[in-house]
Amino acid sequence: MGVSIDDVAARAQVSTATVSRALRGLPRVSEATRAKVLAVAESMGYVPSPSASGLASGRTRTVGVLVPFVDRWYFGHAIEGIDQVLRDNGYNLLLFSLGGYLHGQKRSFTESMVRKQIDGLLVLSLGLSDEELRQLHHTDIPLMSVGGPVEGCSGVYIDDAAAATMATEHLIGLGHRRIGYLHGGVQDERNFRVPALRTVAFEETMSRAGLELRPEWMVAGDFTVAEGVRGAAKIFELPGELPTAIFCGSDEMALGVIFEAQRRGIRVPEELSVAGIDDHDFSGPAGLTTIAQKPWEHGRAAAAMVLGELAGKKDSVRERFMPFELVVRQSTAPPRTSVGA
Amino acid sequence: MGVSIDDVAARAQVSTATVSRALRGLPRVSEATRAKVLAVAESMGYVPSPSASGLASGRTRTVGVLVPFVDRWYFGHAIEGIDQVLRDNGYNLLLFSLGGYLHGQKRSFTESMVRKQIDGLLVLSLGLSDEELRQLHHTDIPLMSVGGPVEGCSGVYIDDAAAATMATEHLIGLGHRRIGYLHGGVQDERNFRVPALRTVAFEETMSRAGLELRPEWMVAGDFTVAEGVRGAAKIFELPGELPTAIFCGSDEMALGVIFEAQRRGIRVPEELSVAGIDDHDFSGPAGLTTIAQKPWEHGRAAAAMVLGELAGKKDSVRERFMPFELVVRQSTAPPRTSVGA
DNA sequence: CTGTTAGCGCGTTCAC
DNA sequence: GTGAACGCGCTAACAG
Repeated sequence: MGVSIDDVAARAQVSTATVSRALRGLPRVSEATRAKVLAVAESMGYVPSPSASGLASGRTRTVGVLVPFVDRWYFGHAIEGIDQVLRDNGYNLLLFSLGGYLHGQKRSFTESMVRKQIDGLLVLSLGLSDEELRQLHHTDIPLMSVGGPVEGCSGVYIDDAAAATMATEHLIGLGHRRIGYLHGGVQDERNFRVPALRTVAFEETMSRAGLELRPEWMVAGDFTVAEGVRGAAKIFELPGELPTAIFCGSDEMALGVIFEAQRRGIRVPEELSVAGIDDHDFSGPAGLTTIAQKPWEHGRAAAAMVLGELAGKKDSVRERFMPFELVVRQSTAPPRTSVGA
Repeated sequence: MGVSIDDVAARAQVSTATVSRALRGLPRVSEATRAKVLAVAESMGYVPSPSASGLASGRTRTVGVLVPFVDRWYFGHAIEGIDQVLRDNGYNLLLFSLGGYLHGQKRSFTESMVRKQIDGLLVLSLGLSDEELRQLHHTDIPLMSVGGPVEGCSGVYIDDAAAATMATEHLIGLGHRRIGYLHGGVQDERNFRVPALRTVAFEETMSRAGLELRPEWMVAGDFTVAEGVRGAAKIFELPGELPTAIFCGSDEMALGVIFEAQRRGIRVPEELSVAGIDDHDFSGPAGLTTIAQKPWEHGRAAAAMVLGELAGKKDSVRERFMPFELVVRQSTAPPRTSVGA
């Protein structure tokens, strides 16, 4: 069924080795023969077998992408960026989704899945266990994290502490003193430190400004809209005075807060300012103030680095902070000058 | 570096053939030897080489997934579902994203990418050209579409016409007579017929109810929030009376309409009812009335079918309509009884 | 510049 | 129930 390299060789009246060189653009082939081989291969509809060349060369021209979810804003966009540069360089993308941050056992991917199957691995916002890291490093394939730091390997991401600090300071700068916080990280995420980085930054910035951290105004979520709604409801139902602003660890949660506020007739930003991190596709249309980051650029950068490493350039893979910026829209404003109190 | 099947064979004092059978659970191996082989393989950390077994067997245990985008609601969720069943069955998922519905040239994937690389292919909401279909069918690998019909091959999706009809009738049933429509399909999507199916259904339902189709109230978008905002603005800026309801081809667009309405102080649903299709993650929190569909179930079903086909069950791959349902929330209500007019 | 020759690691008849 | 041997299609030295 499939026409092989030998068929092409026979028809072009050259050896298989020559066909191989010609097709791969290697030197040591005269332009005449190369042209001829190309023509014959084309006419015969020849397509090389990845399995065969993989076996022979030891390289699969495929890089793996390990993600906790594919159906979430950050990951979908990051994958898109990765796919672009991979495809542009003739590499394939093998996707491994965990379908959620799993706990314990089911994560035995490393040893069996990675092996001999991919030339490099991109780990998206996933904390790997020490054991998993050990296995991965043991296989000597280039490894990079995207979206957050992973102990022991380079990565591409924003400075989450700085980003959270910037958002918090924006709120404080507007005059807010009673600020709530919806953070991610409610579940087992292993060594994935992004949620913690943002939380610590928020707390430190508040302290530095001499503002009080009210535990009941700091609620955990999982970065989704649904959790934003839940978290907001939890805070809104508290007795006593409400915060005048809420900072959220993700735009999805921030949008959830806005939806819930609307439902309860709490006006944003007049009565409540809301800020997030991401610049989700919905944020512009919804008028959400946020710290913008570009996951697709993270993906492109990371993919380019592993490809560089695979191409032989040593130390292509290294830590890299990506840019982020405060985008002020309509969800934040100075607090109403409290009249009654 | 890698321990091969021969190493295991030597250590277990059996032949490579026996190791192969034992590891793959084939018959003709005594339980004693099987246990021994398994133990040895385990202790040596043996992992079979996909390239080698692929070359030898002609099967790669990998299925390809072709998508226009990975960073859009429907696709992300569908991929998640596909990944689940693939992984549960020991198959890999090779992702091919077009990064948008491309026009013409750059879509020469079929011939070169698919070949010898995957055992089956899932095409997500993508119209293939006749040439592409021809090539794909020529390779004899199982092929299925997900999310919309593709001429010449089976698929898994909802009855889009029925869904659009249901939404339109919901609006009409509430008493609306001036209904606008934001549809997808502004770009070149080849033979991908979903946008057209929904549009025709809307038009027919309106006509059947004796309602007028106002061309200026039917604007095209690309299924995104941003386009929803744009489309809504276009309609809102029209001179004369506004529609009392707008039906959107996707929830993202519907949410965009709601955002834009809010910005202009147009109250939803009092002054404007809005309905969509999808049941996007944001729809519940935002209170959007919609026709709900479950893309992850589509993905699971489609993946199961190609796997069935690969497992030898003939005709596993066939047309399949998935369920959908009207979910009424707070974005739709009867129109205000027009006082002035 | 080009051809020859080994494997790469595993599946798969066949004999035994 | 088990083993020997060949071949999958291609790359990678070496020769020439």
